[in-house]
Amino acid sequence: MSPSGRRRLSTADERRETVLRTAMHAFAARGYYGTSTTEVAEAAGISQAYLYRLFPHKEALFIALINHCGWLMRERMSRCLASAESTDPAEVLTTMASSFRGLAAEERDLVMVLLQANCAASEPSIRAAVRDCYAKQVEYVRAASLASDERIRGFFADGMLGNVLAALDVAAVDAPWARTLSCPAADTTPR
Amino acid sequence: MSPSGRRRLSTADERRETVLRTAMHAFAARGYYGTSTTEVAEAAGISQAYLYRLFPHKEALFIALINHCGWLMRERMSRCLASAESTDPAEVLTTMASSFRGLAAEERDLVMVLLQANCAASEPSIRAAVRDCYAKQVEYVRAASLASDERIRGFFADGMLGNVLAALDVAAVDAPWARTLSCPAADTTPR
DNA sequence: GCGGGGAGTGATTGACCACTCTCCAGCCAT
DNA sequence: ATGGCTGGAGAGTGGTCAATCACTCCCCGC
Repeated sequence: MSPSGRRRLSTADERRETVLRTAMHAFAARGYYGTSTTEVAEAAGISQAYLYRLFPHKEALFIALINHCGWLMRERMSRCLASAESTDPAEVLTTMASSFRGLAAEERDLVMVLLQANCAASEPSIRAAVRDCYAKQVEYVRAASLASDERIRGFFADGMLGNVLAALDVAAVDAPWARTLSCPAADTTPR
Repeated sequence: MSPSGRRRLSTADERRETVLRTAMHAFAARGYYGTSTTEVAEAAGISQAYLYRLFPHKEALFIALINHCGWLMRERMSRCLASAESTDPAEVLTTMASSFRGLAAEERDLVMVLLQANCAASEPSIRAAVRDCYAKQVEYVRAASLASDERIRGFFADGMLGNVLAALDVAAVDAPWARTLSCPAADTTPR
């Protein structure tokens, strides 16, 4: 298959990473049940059989993807936070919120996978993975912002609404309800 | 099947209603892609073949279900609102929120279907139905509460978080993050 | 009584899906 | 050079799924 012999073979771990990266797009659209392992393999440029050598079964693949997405989110937030100056809880939360909003905008697939993960939570091991993901996320936000429970809750509520609006591509809808739910400048900064 | 002969045959419309009622539970767990038409038919006590006489295809069935759920929600809210007295926007919203919270608690399947619907929104006609459902919901809340855009947005954000928490059955989790995201007494009731 | 139409089903079909078996190619240490 | 090990693919396998077809039963108007 490879032209001119010499091809740098990638190790299984490298392959697993590529798979996770490309699988995000595959699973984002139709979720855990609606996405076939063949699609995932094709997206990663490998055979379906080899996908099953990298991951024991579909469930494990999806769970690895959830963890990957959670990690990406935290990574992004910490990068954003590093360049912030204030330590006021409310302001830190606002920074994080806009960071998350940015992520949702430019990496739609990532937030879509997390939304899809919620919907596959009837599978016990997936539910466990998703809970774990939220646990890490909440504790990260709590530690970084030192905000009150109520404010943290508000932060996540906003995030969830944002995810749903992304799923429906509400940004492309020109109607009063769409404008109401979208946040033109809805900083909750209490001033 | 029927005892002692004489059985009142239900019309197709009655059947469609039963199907929608029972299909809620079927679709709630594994969503549009993960639920087979056979499961839906069994839940309704009819043959799969007849399901296809009642609805032209799976998509149409699911869309009818979305509309049904939206209608149920609005119905519930208006019933709750009828027994309220205040006309203060914030208080009306609080009433609605607790009404919704009640609905989510005692009819988990309903909110799960709406969550699942978001995740199947990559199907164009489903996306259209979900958008339409939100449009009606937002305009209903707006008209009933006369609240500001920002407050309405907050109302829906809270609802979304509630849906996700229900999907993960966070109520059964005993951990700090779970307590933070759940609203122990987060009535914003200003007393 | 009877004929047409609606309620309802069993059996089927072709596509697809998760997962497996078996095999091949290149690399490296001996 | 060679034997073992890891990366990788072809070709299934049994099962399931959405959708269809051909068929029966029963009611109601005539």
